[in-house]
Amino acid sequence: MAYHFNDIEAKWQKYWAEHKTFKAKQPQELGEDKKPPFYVLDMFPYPSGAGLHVGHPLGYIASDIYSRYKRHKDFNVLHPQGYDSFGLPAEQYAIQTGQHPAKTTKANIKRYREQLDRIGFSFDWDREVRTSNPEYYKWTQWIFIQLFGSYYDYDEQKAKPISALVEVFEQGGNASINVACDDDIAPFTAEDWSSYSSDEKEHILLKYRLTYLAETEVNWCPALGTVLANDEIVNGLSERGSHPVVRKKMKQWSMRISAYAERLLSGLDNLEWTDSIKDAQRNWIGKSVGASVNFPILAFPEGEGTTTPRYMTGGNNAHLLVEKAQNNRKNPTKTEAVLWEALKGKQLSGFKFRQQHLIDDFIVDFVCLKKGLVIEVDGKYHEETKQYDEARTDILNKQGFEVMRFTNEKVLSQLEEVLEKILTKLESLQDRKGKVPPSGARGIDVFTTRPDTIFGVSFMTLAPEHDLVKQITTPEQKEAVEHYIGETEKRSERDRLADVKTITGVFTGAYAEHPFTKEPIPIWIGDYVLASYGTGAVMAVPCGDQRDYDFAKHFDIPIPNIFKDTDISEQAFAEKDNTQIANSDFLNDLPIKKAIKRAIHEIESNGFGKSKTNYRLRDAVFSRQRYWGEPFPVYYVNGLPKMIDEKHLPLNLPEIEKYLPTETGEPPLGRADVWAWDTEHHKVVSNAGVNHTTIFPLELNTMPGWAGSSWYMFRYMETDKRNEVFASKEALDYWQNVDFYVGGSEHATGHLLYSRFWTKFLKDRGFLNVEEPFKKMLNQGMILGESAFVKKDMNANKIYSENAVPAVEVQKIHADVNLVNTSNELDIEGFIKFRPEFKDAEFVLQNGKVLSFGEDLGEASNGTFLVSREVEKMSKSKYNVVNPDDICDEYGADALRLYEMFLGPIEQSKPWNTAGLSGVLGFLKKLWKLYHDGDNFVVSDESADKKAFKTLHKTIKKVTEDIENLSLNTSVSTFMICVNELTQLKCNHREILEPLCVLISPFAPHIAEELWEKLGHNESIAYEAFPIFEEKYLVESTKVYPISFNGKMKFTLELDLSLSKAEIEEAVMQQERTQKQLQGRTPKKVIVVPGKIVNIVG
RNA sequence: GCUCGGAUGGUGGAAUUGGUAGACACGUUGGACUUAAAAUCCAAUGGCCAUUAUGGCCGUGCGGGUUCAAGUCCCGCUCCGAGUACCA
Repeated sequence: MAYHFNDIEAKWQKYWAEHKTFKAKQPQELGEDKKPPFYVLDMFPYPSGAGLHVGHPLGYIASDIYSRYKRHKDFNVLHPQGYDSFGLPAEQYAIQTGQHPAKTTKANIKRYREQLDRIGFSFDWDREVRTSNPEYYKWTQWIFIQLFGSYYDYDEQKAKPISALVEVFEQGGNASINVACDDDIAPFTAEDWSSYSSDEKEHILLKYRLTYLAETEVNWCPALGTVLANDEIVNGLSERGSHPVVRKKMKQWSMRISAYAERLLSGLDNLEWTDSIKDAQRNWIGKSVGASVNFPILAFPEGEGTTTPRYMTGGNNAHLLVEKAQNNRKNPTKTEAVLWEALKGKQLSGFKFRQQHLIDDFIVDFVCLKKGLVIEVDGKYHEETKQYDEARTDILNKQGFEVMRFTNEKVLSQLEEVLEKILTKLESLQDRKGKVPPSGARGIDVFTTRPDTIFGVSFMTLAPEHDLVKQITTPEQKEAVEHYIGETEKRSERDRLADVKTITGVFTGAYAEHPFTKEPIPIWIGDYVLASYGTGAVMAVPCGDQRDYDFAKHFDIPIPNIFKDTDISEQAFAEKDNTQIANSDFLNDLPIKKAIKRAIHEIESNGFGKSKTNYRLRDAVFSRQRYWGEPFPVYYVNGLPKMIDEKHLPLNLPEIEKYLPTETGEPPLGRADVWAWDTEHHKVVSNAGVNHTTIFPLELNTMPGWAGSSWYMFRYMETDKRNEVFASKEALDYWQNVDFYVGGSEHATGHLLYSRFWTKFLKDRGFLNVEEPFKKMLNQGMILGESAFVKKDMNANKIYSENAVPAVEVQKIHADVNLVNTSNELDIEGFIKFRPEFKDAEFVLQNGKVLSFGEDLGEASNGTFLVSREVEKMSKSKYNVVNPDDICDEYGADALRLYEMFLGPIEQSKPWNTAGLSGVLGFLKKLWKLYHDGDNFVVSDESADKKAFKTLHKTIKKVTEDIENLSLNTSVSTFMICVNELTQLKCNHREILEPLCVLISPFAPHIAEELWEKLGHNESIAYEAFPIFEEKYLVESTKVYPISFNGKMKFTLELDLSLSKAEIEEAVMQQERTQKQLQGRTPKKVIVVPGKIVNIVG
C-alpha cells in the first residue's frame, strides 16, 4: 500500500480539529492530573494580503516540534496562535480601494488560517486573539488607562498609582522626590500645590504619568497631511510623492519607557536569549555613567543690572583672541596703564569701562559698553596703517560703537583734557541698544563620561536646537547663528546623521566660564551635537574626543593636551588605559579611572555638578495619525485629557467614509461624525452635540502597531473570563510567562523591548506576577528565494537561454519561479502569459535554436531554455515566492515540515530549493515501507535483534538531545540514518517501530498518527510517552581505532575496548601496516587514548 | 566606526568536551528494471597524481602560533551578513 500523504494528512487534520486534540487545560480543569505547564509561543503574524510563503512557517514548525515533544514529555502545553491585525498595509489598501480594513483583514486571516491548517500545527485555536477585535483592544485601552494612572518611583524602582504622588505633593511638594518626570518642572511646595487649581494640578501630573501628552518633534509632511517615520523620508522629501518634510512639534502621547531603562537593562542577564538580541537591547538602552557639570555663562556680568547691553561683543573668531586679550591686560603699555588707572572702577562719573575687550574680531583698548564708546590709544599694539585704522573704525561703527583715538603723547601729557573729552562724548551718547538677558538661564549643563578631561575643555558646543542658543547669541553673531539654524532645520535628523564628514558650526559670540580655572570658554553651536541626547550640549575636549578634535581643527580652536606623553598632533587620544592626566591641577599624574573618581568628587563638593547615569533610550511616541489602530480612551476637557471610565470600554473605532487625513491636517478619525463623548450617558455621540460641559471631543489619534502586541502573550492564558479581565489571576499564576518564544530577530528593539516594558509595568501594579514575558527565545533565520532570471538583449527584443548569450549587452529580467522546473527549464509559453510585453520576442534556446511567437511553443522540447538563478529575499516583487500550499499538494505537509528543518540550522538564513524535497519525501516513503510488505501492513511481534535496538536507542539519544538543543536539522538526518539502517536490517518489529513512531511524530505528525493507528491504537499519538534512551543497548566491546602517524590517519584497526594502553600499543606495533608506514624508523612516541585514537610520532 | 554573527565539496550542511574532515541530503555520472517515461533500486562522487595495488600528495577564507594531534584553541589579517550609529 502506497504512502498517500494527501489523504492521510487531510484525515488527521480533521481528526485533530474535531477532537480538539491540542486544547490546553486551564488550571481548574486539571483536577488530579498535575501536569506541569509549558508555554510555547510564536510571534503572531500580521495577516498580509500576500498570504504565507514557504519562509513564514519555519519558526512555526520549530515551535510545533517543540510543543509536540513537550506533550510527549507529559507537560500541559499551551501553544496558541493569533493575529496582529491592526496595521498599515490594510489601511493603505483601504485608502486605495475604499474597502474597510476590517473586511480585508478578515479575508486575509481566513486565508492565513487555511494555509496554516494544511501544515498540521498543534495550535489551540480556541484561544485565538486578534488585536483589532474590540473584545481584545478593550484591554489594550485598559492598560493605557493604567499607565495614565501611574508614575514611576526611582527610589522603590517601581510604578505606583498617581494618587500616591498626589499625597506626596500634598505633604511636601515636589522638592525631595526621586521619580520619573519631564525635565522642565518647576519646584513647588505643599502650600503651592494646595493653592493650584485642579487644572493646574492636572497639567503638573501629566508631566509625571507613565503615558503623557507632550510636544514631540516629528517629521511632518504638509502635502500628505501626515507624520512620517524616519525611513519614509529620502533626502528630506517624502518617499511617496517627494513632498517636502519639515520638523514640526506636535502634541503626541508618549510612553515613559525611559523610567524602566535600568530594569530593562539588568533584566536581560537572566534571559535565555541570544547574545546578539541582548546586545541590541543593551545598545539601544545605551547606559553611560559619568557626571553632569554646569558651566556658568559669562553673559550676565554682576552688578550691571538687567538693562546693560551684552558683555559679549566678540565675533566669529573672537575665541582665538581671548588669550591675547588676557596677555594684553597683564602687560599693558605705559599709556594704557595710566589711562586705565583713571577709568577703572567707574571713576569717570560712574561709567564702567572695560580694558582689552573683544569686539567682533578686534581687541579694543577700552570700552564703555553701556554707551558703546571705544577708546583707543596708539602704542606698541597699534602700528597698523591709517587705512587699517579706518577700516577698523568703520566696522566698529557698524556694530554700534563710537571710536575715539588718542596718541600716547596726549594721554601722558594731558590726561585731564583727554578724560574731559571722553566724558563729554559719553554724555552726548544714547545708551547702546542691546537685548536684555533673561534671568532664568544660569549656565549650561553638560553630560560627560569623562569628567577627568575637564581641564582639556577649550570650547563648548550646543545643539542648534538648544533652548539657550537664542538667549546667549550676541547681536553680532545673530545673523550667522540664525542662518546656520535655518540650514540644519531643513535637514532631517537622518540626513544629518548620514553626513558625518562635513564639519559645520558657528560661534555664538558667548562665553562660558570654566568651573575650575574660571577661564572664559567660547560657546559654539554645531550639528554634531544632538538635542535629543544628554542635555544637548557638550564640553568639548578636543585632545580626548575625535569629534571635538575635528571640530577644533576645522575652526582653529586651541587643542590643549592633558594626557601625559601622548601625541595628539594627528588625532585625539581616546584610550582610557595606560596613561595619566597632565596639565590638570589636582588631577595631575592620576591614571584615568582614578582621575574620573577624583574629578566627580571635586565637581560635587564644589557644587559644579554631580555624578550621573545617562540612558540613550528615549520615551516612545505612542500616537499615530492613522485609522486602523486602537482608539485612545481619551476625551478632552479644556484641552486636558480625561480617561473614559474602565466600565465603558471598549471604545470602538468609528466608521468613516475615507481613510485619509482631513483637509485641515487632522488624523483620519477627524472625519468621523459620531466621535464625541457624552459624560452623562457614557457613550459615543455625534460631534454636533459637543458643548464642552457634558459632551466633549474624543482623541483623534490611534495607537501604534506595537500596542496590541505588547501584551498578547498574556491574553492567550485566558479562555472563559475574557470580558471580565485580560486574564484571570488563576490562569496567570499557573502559566506565568512564555517558556519558549519563537520569532524573527528584527523585533529586537521594538516589540521585544516594549513587551518587556509593559510586563514590568503590569507587574508593578499587581496585575501580573512575572517580571519578564519571554524566558527563552529562538530567532529563526530567513528562508531566501532562488530567483530565476532570463537575459534580454538591451537593444533587441531577444531573450537568451542561460548558456546561449552572445557578446551583447544584456539585462536580467525576473521570471516567475513557478514557471521553472527543478532542472531550471523555463516554460516559455507561461513566461509570455506572465510578461505579455515579450509576446513578440525571440527566444534563443540552449542549443542556439530561435523560437518566436506564432511558432508552436510546444515544440520547445526540441531544445531547452534555461534560466539563471540567484539567491534573494523571498518576495512577491522578485517573483521567487514559493507557496506552502503547492508544496503540501505535491510533497505533503510532513515532507514540508521535515524539509524546512533539514535545510540547516534554524537560526541561519538559507536558500529554498524545491528540488531538495525529493530527499525527505523519499525518506517518508522508506519509513512507510518499514511498516509494510507490499500492499499489506505487516509488523512482527517477535523480538528484534540487538542491532535494531542499537539503532533505535542511538536515534532516541541523538533526537532527544537535538530537540533540547534545537538542532532540528541534525535530528532529521538521524531519522534518515535510522530508517536506512532498519531497512538494511529488514526490521519490522513492533518493539522497534512503535517507539520510532512516537519519536518521529513531533516532526512528521500525520504519518506518525496514521502508522500509530495501524499499529492498533485508537487514541492520538500526541500524548504518548516519549521513548527513553537506555545506555545498555549502546554498549560496545570493541572500537575501530583510527591509527594515525604524526597526526594523519592512515588506517583503522578494530580492538577490544578492555585492552590497556600498553596492550593497544603492542597490538598496533605488531601490525604489518604500521611497520610499512614506519619504513624501518623507530617511533619517538606513541600516544594511546583508549577508546579514541592511536597516534604514532616519528 | 562600533557590536554581534559567519566563511568547510558543484549546492544545503555534519563533525556537542581538540582525536578518522565532508555525516545526511540535493545535484551530477554510470548501471538495473521498463516499449518509453515516471517511480524504485544499485554503484561512484573534495582536488590532484597514480592504478598491479589494502597506493601517494594536497585539502575547512588568508598568514603565523600552541599541541603527539587544530575546522575546533591563541595572535594578526581579508571578505560576507545582521544590527546600530556624530551617544559626549
